[in-house]
Amino acid sequence: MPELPEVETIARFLRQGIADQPGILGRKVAGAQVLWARTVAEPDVSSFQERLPGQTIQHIDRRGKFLLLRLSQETLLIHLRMSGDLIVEPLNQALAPHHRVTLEFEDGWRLAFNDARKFGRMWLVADPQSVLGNLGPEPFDRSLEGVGFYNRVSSFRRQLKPLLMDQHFLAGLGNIYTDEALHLARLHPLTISSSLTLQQSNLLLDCIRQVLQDGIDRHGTSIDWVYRGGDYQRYLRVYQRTGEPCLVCGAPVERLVVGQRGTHYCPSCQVLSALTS
DNA sequence: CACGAGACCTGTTCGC
DNA sequence: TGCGAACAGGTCTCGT
Repeated sequence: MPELPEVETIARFLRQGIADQPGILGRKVAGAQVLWARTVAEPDVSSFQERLPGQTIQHIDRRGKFLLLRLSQETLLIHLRMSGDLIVEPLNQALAPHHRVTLEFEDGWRLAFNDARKFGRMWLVADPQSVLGNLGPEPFDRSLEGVGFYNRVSSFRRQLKPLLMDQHFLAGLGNIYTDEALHLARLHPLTISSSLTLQQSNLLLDCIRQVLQDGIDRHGTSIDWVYRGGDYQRYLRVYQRTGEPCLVCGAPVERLVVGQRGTHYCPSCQVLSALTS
C-alpha cells in the first residue's frame, strides 16, 4: 500500500487521528518494544530503546515515501516498504502477530509498526538528511515546472517505467501510480526518457500530479489484506486490470514485466513507436 | 550508464 | 482437496 498518497494519508491520520485512533502529536514516549530487530536500521536496538523515552512527538512530515516523526531531540524516520502499516491502539490491547516495533506513550496509547513481510525500516537519527540522502524532488515541487522536469527526464536514456520508480529521480511514485500516470499520459512504459518532447514531459508531470492528488483525495489505494480505508482502487485505470477493457478505448489491458515489476498498460492508447524505444 | 538477477520476507491466489 | 508456483504496494547490491 505505501506509495506517496498512502504515506501522506497515514501522516495526516497520525496528526489528526481517524475513527477510533487518536492522533499522536504531543504524546511523550515512555518506552519502545522491538519485536523484530532488523526493523530498526539505526541505531542499534539498545540505543534505540534508551534514547526514545522522554521524547515528545512535535511534528509529523512526509518526504517521498518516508514518514518523519520529529521528536524533541531527534527524528524517527519510517519507511513502510511493501507491507508496513502504523496503528494507534490502547496499550492494554494484545500485540497483533505482525507488530515489529511499538512506541509506548505515557498516556495509555501506543504506536505500532505492523509489517508482515518485514521489509519496513526505521531510523532514529539527529539529522534526517543522513537517511534521505539524495532523494529526488517531490512531484509537486514547483522547480519541476517549465523546463525543470523536461531537463531531468531528458538527461537520462532510460525506460520511463523504471526511471519514474527510481526514488533518486523522483520521490514518491511506486508501481501503482507509475502505471496509472503513464496511461493517463498515453505513454508506453518502455518509452526512452530522452526521447520525450517538452510538451510530452510536461504532460507526464501533470498526469503524475493528477494521479497522486486523486490518490490522496481518495485516501490511498487499498488492495488485499493491507487496508487503510482508502478507495482509490475503485478508480484504477490499468493497474491489476490485465485483460479488462481500457476505460478509454476498450482494448484489453496488457501486462508485461519491466524491471521485475508487473506493468499494466493499454496497447492501443500507449503505443511504443520505433523512434522512442 | 543502464539493465537484469538475486536478496530480504510472509501471505494469498492461481493452476494442475 | 492438496501442493508448488507465481505474485504482491519497495529497495539494495552485484554482475554484465
